[in-house]
Amino acid sequence: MRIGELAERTGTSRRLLRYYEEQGLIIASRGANGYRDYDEASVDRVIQVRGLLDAGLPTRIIKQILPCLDKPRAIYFPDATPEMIATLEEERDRMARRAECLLRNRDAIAEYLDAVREYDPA
Amino acid sequence: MRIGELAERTGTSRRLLRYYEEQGLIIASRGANGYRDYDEASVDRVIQVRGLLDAGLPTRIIKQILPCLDKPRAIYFPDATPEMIATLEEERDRMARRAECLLRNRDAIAEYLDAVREYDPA
DNA sequence: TCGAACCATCACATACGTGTGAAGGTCTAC
DNA sequence: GTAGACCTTCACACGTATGTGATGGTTCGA
Repeated sequence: MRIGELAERTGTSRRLLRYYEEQGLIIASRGANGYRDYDEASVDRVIQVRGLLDAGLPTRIIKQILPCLDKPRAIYFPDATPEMIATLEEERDRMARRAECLLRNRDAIAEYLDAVREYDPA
Repeated sequence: MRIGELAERTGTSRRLLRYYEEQGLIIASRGANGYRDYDEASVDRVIQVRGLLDAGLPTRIIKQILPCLDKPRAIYFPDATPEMIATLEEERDRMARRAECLLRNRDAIAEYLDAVREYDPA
């Protein structure tokens, strides 16, 4: 598909799709006319990238963890250098901490809302 | 305590502490000399703010949810307008989605790391 | 009393995700 | 063949969280 369709299906501006490509987060083949051509998997990929961006990860980190996210896993493990593994472990824990923080605060909000409702059931 | 101590205890630059105050995320009383004076609770507050910022929330939103985070709850519920409640509900769900996304991807990274270790146990 | 170590405000700079628009090429339908 | 809807690259701009430095006041110990 071309960039317009991908933009519409993912709720992402064309500008950003080009930006994500520039940052190495998505790849697109090119037609003879220079137009980008995306496959179906790009839709999920873009949505995933946006989710991670929204969760506070910078493109630099997202790019590093993307190889982990391909299913079915078709990775050439020799690429996995010790530094890369260390980075991934660190990022894995960092993401867990972030999620923890979010859930903790989400619970606090929920609790607050419950209290408000109890105070004024209307 | 003064800003230097708070900065050290929270791992945050003085510049950012002043910025957070400017954004209404923390409050500080002032001494006769104009110096900011923070209480003990500021330490936790700053750490919480940083966690939320790191999780992708903008200061604007953090400011809105802060009243939910005070324990013990000492809130004047009449302040809770319907719009504010709607905002909080939205943000609560948004945070849950973010956390979900993070955990899903964290699991993918963990799975990848397990696979790498299995491939090369050394 | 002097110097170091704080503090204050203010201004400018940077990185990053994102918007917007210009200038121009390509495709399709009439 | 022309109009409109796509696409391309490029450049400039913005908001937000941050860094850095200038300039000057306060506190405190030698």
